[in-house]
Amino acid sequence: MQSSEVPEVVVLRLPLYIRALLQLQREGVEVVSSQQIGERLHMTPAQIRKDLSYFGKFGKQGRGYCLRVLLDELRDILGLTTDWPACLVGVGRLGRAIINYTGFAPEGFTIVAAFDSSDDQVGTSVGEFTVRPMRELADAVNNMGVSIGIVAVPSEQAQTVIDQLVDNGIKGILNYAPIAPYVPEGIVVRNIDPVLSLQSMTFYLKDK
Amino acid sequence: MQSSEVPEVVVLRLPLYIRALLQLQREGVEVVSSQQIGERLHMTPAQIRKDLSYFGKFGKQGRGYCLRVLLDELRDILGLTTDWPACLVGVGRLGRAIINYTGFAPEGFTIVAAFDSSDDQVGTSVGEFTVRPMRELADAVNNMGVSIGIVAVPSEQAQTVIDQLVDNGIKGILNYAPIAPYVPEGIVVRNIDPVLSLQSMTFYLKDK
DNA sequence: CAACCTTCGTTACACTATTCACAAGTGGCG
DNA sequence: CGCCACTTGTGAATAGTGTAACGAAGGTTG
Repeated sequence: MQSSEVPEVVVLRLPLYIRALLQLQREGVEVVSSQQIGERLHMTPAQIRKDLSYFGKFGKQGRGYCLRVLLDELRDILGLTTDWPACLVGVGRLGRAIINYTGFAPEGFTIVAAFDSSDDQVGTSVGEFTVRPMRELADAVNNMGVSIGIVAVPSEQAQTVIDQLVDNGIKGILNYAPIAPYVPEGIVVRNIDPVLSLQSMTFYLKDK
Repeated sequence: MQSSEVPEVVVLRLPLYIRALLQLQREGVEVVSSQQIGERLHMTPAQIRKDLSYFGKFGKQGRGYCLRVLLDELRDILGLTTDWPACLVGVGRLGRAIINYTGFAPEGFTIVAAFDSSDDQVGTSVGEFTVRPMRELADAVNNMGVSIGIVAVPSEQAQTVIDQLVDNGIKGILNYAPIAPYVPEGIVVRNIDPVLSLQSMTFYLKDK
């Protein structure tokens, strides 16, 4: 169960399994096979079984997995049994859209504070938040239990902001800026970059 | 230069190289080595050279790459020398944010029409667009040269909408809905799913 | 112009990931 | 109770990716 022994690709797929299980659960399924999960996600059953085997044995031969148990196990493995308060940096157009996005909270990711590096924004109201200056970051980390930072600043400022987040004890960064950020060992970064997705898509669309 | 011979991972990295080159170009660099590109992106020079070798020989030994030439070549490989009009489906909160997002247009991805499957939305104004009904999709594809669809509808409707897009001749889909869509062979899908990113991140953040 | 430093393109290798295939176990049914 | 249909977990086979190493060539310098 050492993180270092589990390939990252496997960890990246676990949330997909949770998704599929939730969907099946809503349909009233109680016992589920790797085959069924695979169909939902367009993956081979073997891959799902192999992935799960990194963490233990959750199924019964001849039968499958008890959906509720597997779901709980996966949530436990991923650390999704508790909420994860997060802070947002950057309250421009994108930042505001992120604050208003209703998809995070139901999954336990709640934005609890909004920061901005520009003095113009500090003190203004965005949704239910009063925008705070970067120097108050430590407060969010120490007093609000924040360990995730969401970065929605222009690309020129992104690396600086990320450095500040890391210096203040943030451990995970969801980065919306179109850069390849540098972070020290032990900090987890996930980039959201729809433009990159489109730019690689066109390779397959051209000459058609 | 057969698409099928180039691994997809390689194609996914090409836009990163373009990014790095643009950044270096703004700094006045004219000749660039795989080493320099690698530093920007935190990748090994060997990987960059290997990736490029799938498409040809663009560099000079002992010297590096002429930045401008390499940039043009990469854009050409990815099909980024022309604009890619796209249509949006779903003008809820997320869809509106996407319409207002200023990051697409400078890269040649312009939203030229907005659709919605709900009758309530059809006919309303969103930004500069009048929301159109799904049945007019074919018009966008045939008369506006649209081959990319951006999906921003609730997850329950996403698969249906994607099917409709495909039926009407859309070849590439940027999907913001939290599902694993099914599409026929030859259709390219890219999923944007920040929740998945967060859910895999917490695996590394728990017990710290 | 020779020695030297640089960097590409490519081949060989090490590593990672996926799929296959099967023994072992489960439950149902005649 | 024995047989059959099913499905897990896993070791072995296959496929795919990334890195290292090196020959070949460009450019610079004394």
